[in-house]
Amino acid sequence: MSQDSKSNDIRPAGRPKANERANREADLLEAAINLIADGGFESLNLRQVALRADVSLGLVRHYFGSKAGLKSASNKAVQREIASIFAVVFEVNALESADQQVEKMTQRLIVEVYPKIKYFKYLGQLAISNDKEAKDSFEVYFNTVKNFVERLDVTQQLPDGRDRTWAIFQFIFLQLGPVLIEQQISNILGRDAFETDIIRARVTSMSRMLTSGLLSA
Amino acid sequence: MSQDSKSNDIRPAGRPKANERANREADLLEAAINLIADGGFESLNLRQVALRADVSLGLVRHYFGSKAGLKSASNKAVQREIASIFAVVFEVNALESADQQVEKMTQRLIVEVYPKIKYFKYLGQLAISNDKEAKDSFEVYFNTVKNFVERLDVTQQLPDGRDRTWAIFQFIFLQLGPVLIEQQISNILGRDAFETDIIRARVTSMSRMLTSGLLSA
DNA sequence: TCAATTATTATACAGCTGTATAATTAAATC
DNA sequence: GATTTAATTATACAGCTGTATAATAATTGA
Repeated sequence: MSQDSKSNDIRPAGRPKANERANREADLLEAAINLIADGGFESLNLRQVALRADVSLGLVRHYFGSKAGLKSASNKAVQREIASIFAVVFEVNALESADQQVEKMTQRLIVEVYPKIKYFKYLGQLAISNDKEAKDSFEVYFNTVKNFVERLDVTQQLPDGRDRTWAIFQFIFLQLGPVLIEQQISNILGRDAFETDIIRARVTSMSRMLTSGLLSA
Repeated sequence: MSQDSKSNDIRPAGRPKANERANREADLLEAAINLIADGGFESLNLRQVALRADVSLGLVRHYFGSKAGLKSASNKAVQREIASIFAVVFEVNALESADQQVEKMTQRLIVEVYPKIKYFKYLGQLAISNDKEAKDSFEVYFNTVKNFVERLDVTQQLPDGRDRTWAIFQFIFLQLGPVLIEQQISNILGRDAFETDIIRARVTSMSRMLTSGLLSA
């Protein structure tokens, strides 16, 4: 009946006994990250977070002080996750051609990123958000991609005269677009946009796009 | 002092005299479209809309019935605008090569679309929104792009074996990405992302991306 | 052992937001 | 010219949301 295995019995007020203790702070953080990843920052609702974490509203204040505090903590947690994912995905082997590097990068994307898709969705929400923290997080992301493109560059594969900054942004559009308009993609395909074979087709297509464009063979 | 030329003197209740009549319905609609384009649907606030249109809150109900009614009317107005823009931008001349068509299309984008950038921002908000109307609007947009790609196809320029659906989506990512993460782009460039020369650089870069990829020369 | 601290729920509250209704004034209609 | 209708502001209200405070129960530590 109930979709989750959450207990419906109300917990009494007061510190729980040692043997039935849980990490409610972590539960709250995870709930917040999931809700933000799916619904964005605007629609984040503390009562919903508490419900999803199966704790009372008051604990949000206890552990995070305020809504802003919870968002901050979520941002930091996600930034750590993203950094560790990209450390793997954007690894560059200077001996290979840019085409090969891109090919490898996209393969790693499929393997490494999509089990952790929620962090990518969250990154998308950061990208379309306007506050200071979102700006800082996005800058970190931008610089990571920039670094990747520049290291490709060292292999002398990127044509001169191409606008580097826009190349980086286009890469970002292709990465974040799918997580941002996930719902519409699923509607049009008639299937969940993040099923493995669909991701595979998309990332393969992206790789070709990067190496040879939409039109050329 | 006041950024707009809006009168600060309060209007009295009651129907205005014929000589001082205005189209308040249109004012409300325009205010709503602007606010949605900049802030999305989630943060749409009827009192803000009324303030921006320089009318009282009650008029929203009078003309549009409810918040949903106002959104609906905005959606319809924007869909009409977008359709008329795309009728021009996606015109195809079957005698030219796909490369040439894309080149022309991007030139038209610069000229036709960016004076009407707000409708594009609104389209972006529709794309990341989840309700039924947004879904329908996005489908219309998707089919317009699809139609363009298919007509390019008739000129026999698109390589076989390339996944058509993802090609369409990638085109969409490149079009909507910039309006969705406008703020971050402006932050990183240190300038407004929609100044003419910046748009020109971006669209040029997009055109090259479409015709020959990010890496090849 | 008993006071302080920690983990937890419960309740209260004030501000914002969409909606509903009333009041006001001018035009339109008959 | 009287009544209805249209355009407009004003006021009221209920529900939601973040925040604040109080209450409760267990652990920790002096």
